Amino acid sequence: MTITQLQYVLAVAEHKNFTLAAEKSFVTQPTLSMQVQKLEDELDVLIFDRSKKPITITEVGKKIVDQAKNIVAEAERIKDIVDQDKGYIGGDYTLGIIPTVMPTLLPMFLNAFIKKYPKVNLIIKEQSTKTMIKNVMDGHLDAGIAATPLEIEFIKERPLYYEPFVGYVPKNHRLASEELLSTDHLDVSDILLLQDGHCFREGVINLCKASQNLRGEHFKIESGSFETLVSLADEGMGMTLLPYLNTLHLEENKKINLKSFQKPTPAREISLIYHKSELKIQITDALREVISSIVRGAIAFQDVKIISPLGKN
Amino acid sequence: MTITQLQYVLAVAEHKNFTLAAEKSFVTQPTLSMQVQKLEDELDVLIFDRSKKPITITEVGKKIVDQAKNIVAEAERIKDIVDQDKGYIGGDYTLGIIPTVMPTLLPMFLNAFIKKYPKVNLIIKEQSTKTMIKNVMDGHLDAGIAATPLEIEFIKERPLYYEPFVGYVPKNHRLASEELLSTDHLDVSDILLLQDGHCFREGVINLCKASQNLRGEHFKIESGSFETLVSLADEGMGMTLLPYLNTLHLEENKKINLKSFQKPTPAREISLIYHKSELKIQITDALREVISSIVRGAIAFQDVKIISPLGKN
DNA sequence: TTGTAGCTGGGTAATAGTCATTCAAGTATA
DNA sequence: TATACTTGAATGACTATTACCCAGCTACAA
Repeated sequence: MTITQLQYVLAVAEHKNFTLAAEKSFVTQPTLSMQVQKLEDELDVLIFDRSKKPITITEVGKKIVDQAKNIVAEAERIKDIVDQDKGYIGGDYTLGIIPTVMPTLLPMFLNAFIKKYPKVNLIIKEQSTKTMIKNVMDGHLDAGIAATPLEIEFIKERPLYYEPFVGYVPKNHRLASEELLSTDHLDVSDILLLQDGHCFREGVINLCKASQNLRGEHFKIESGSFETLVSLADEGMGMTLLPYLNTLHLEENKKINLKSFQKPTPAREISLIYHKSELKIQITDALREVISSIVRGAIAFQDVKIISPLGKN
Repeated sequence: MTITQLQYVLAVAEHKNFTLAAEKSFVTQPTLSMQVQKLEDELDVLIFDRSKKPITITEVGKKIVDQAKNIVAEAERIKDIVDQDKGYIGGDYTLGIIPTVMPTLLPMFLNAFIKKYPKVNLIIKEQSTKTMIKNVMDGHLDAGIAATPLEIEFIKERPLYYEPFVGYVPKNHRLASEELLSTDHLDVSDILLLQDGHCFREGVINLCKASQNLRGEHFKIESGSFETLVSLADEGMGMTLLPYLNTLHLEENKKINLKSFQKPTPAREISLIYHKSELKIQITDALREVISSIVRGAIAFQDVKIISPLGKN
């Protein structure tokens, strides 16, 4: 049994296809086939059922694949140990970011990070919290930036910052005269929401639920960008809520429509999430340090109340 | 990096000697040297400092060795998974037993076990609890039978049976007239003890301590076997304590000197101990099942009070 | 000096890899 | 229903690599 064989097995398990798995492993299909077979011979079990299409994994196979994941991850860790010892921070690092954070946060820290750690090859992927969790679990992402708390087994959360919710209330709205917003004012049927799948949407809904103002779910209009929501609000379609960082880039004539909440300000917790096994932890720590230090300047810490990003499902 | 290379590194780390490590790994010394070097080259660190004699492990080396142990153990587990799936119970299994249990317990279960699981190659080693713990930790023993509770991190304890202490009180002893012994009667200066290193000795001392009858530590005579202790007692050198199973094989004319304790009977807990990683767990479970079922017939469960086997150190 | 212990060099056998081909199963076409 | 067509894994022949052995060298301590 070799680590290579285990890696091949993992590739096949992932892609359910020998040819594709071979490509991803940068070898030819016969090579990969042979090695998988050799492992199966050595253990004297069938890991894959090749008679079905697409191929399936046998019962033992599943256990073996799980264990193989362990072993391969632990083996990778050795390189980590050496890197850490040398104080070397470099190599590929894949980071997921949720859509509502991406456009505001990324420009803030990206430059500083690649300047400070030029040997790290950052690969950034925008994706939903759900996909991100899956990818962190199976190692396709080294870390992710998402709204927390998620409290998922095998995943660690390290808060980066707390981002207050800010109301965007156009002139003619019933709340336009209020000085500060209160969650009691909110009515979910009146708030323009992001599309399904965005966790900020869930956050807003949870916020409204908290004040029991949920009057049936006849949300009228939904969009994928805050820009659209603001425009719709200006058109008199209702109010909307924005994460604080998204309010910084608004045009001056729109900023006057912004309203803060009374304290404790409802806020979302944005965290770096990564697998408990702490692979590439030195890069993760470096990243956390850079982001925290930068955001510290942008958001004054105050009396906040964290709103959960989780939906009913 | 291959699993073989890691195994070689572990062998060198253990024996602090390339030649010996090579022998134990069933390869020649140059072969092993080369593979270790290759790994060092790949990781670009020195794992061993060959300039010192005996060779030492570098700082990074220690971390690498620890991680290598993980990886190799996890890799072995794969075979375990397969065996478990097939319901196959076989292969080498190394078991440690403490000296005071060995001669009585081993003959009771050995035959039954090898008959029931003929494919398991049992390798039994008599050793002190201290050595046993070390060996279970580093994988040289698959399990051990010892007096518990030990409560050691990374080691699991599964009790097999509770073995009462029985007094051996010769005719002219001050306690000879008592019907049942009480811990209050005991005086450690009057009790013949096993040599240092036996955990049963510690158990007896703890038992006496419990009744605060420790009048200074002027133990006169110490021996390595219960047989000697009994003979010495017959010679009027004092009384002694035996584990229940050791009383079964006494000659009839000596059995009349045996005295039980009042309930709750002081007893030692004998457990199967093994590493938390649960390697070869199916064999361990099989062993536990066989021993428990056999001992159940020999020792009637009663109202017992467990005496700790641990000394001051 | 001798013994101990690791490294080096040359040769061999095992094996991980390649390419080209074959085989099996499903799918479309006549 | 038979026929070709496509997809995806297995097989065979060959090559490159490498893990291994043996013999000998070197460094060092007793």
